[in-house]
Amino acid sequence: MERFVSSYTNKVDAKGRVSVPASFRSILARDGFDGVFCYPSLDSQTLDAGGSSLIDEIHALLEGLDPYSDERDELSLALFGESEILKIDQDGRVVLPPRLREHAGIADSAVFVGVGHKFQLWSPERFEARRMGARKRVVELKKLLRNAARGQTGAIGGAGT
Amino acid sequence: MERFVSSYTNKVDAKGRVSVPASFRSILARDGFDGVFCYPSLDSQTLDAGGSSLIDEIHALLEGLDPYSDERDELSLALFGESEILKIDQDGRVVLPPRLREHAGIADSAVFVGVGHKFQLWSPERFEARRMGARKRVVELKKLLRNAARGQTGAIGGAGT
DNA sequence: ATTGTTTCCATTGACGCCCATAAAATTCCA
DNA sequence: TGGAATTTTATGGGCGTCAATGGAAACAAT
Repeated sequence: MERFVSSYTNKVDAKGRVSVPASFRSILARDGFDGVFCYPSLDSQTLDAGGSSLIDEIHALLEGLDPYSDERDELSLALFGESEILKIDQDGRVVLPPRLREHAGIADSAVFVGVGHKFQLWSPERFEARRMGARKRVVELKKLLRNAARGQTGAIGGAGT
Repeated sequence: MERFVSSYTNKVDAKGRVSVPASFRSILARDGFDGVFCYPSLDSQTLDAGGSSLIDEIHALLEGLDPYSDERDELSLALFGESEILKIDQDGRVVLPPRLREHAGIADSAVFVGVGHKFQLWSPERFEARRMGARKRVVELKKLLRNAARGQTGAIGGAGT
């Protein structure tokens, strides 16, 4: 499966339009999906986005929960209820609805960040803060990771210093 | 698996292009990947790079973590969000995006250093500094190795020089 | 009519693609 | 084995295409 990688900062114009990075678009297209599935992230002030495989994943997650349980009701409401399927116009842009923009604090520019199977939309300021925090924590987590990755060749611990 | 060895210093031109050493290219090609997966190293001011096997390795590492955990989210952000898939043009060059160049302090030339399953990109100055530091540490490590390898043939501590 | 939304067009700048040159390595042959 | 011929590499530059972005025009809704 093709993965979303790298990050791109694009402008949001007065109409709320923003260009989806071309490389992300081609992954979505290969996924057989002519749009962007998008919802407010549950645990950060960002938007999660992806194609049909992301929808399937969330669907599968909900399937795993007890039918008619409160947890399942709440979660499906939180995920599918708040989500949107954004149309990609012929210039490769989507319109971000106000609700989504507010959740992520996105004003006049947005950062598209690939995280493998999906991507996220951040406000530049919040992304920068999150990025720095993540790097710091990851360095702390390295020991943990070495154990988790034992038997592998060590992509992270590597030959560094 | 074929391994990246040796080091090469190549020029970075005005467009940010740099030739990937031919021997590295052929390894990548054998890996079935006509690009370079590249991200800022977590623990030094260098870039880590490799082919699809490196991507798979990182992906597998993330898969091994708790789904929906903060650790996993942060790690995928720090790894996939900051990495790039650099295309190799028909002359065997890649363009280094500003973000990556800044992290490694690479200006008008870059050192490609093979470290087995992956390779690294250094600024010449920083590489030299690290190399000197590494030599010092190696001398210290040799004592450790002598003890650990007592009774073996001593490929490292050996009777050399 | 006014507001909001979608389609279409135009500009600009980056990137991919191609060619040219020069140095280095390799092959080939005497 | 020496040296010439050929192939591979590294590097610089030019040019066309495409992506990102701003704005206008067509369309829909209230």
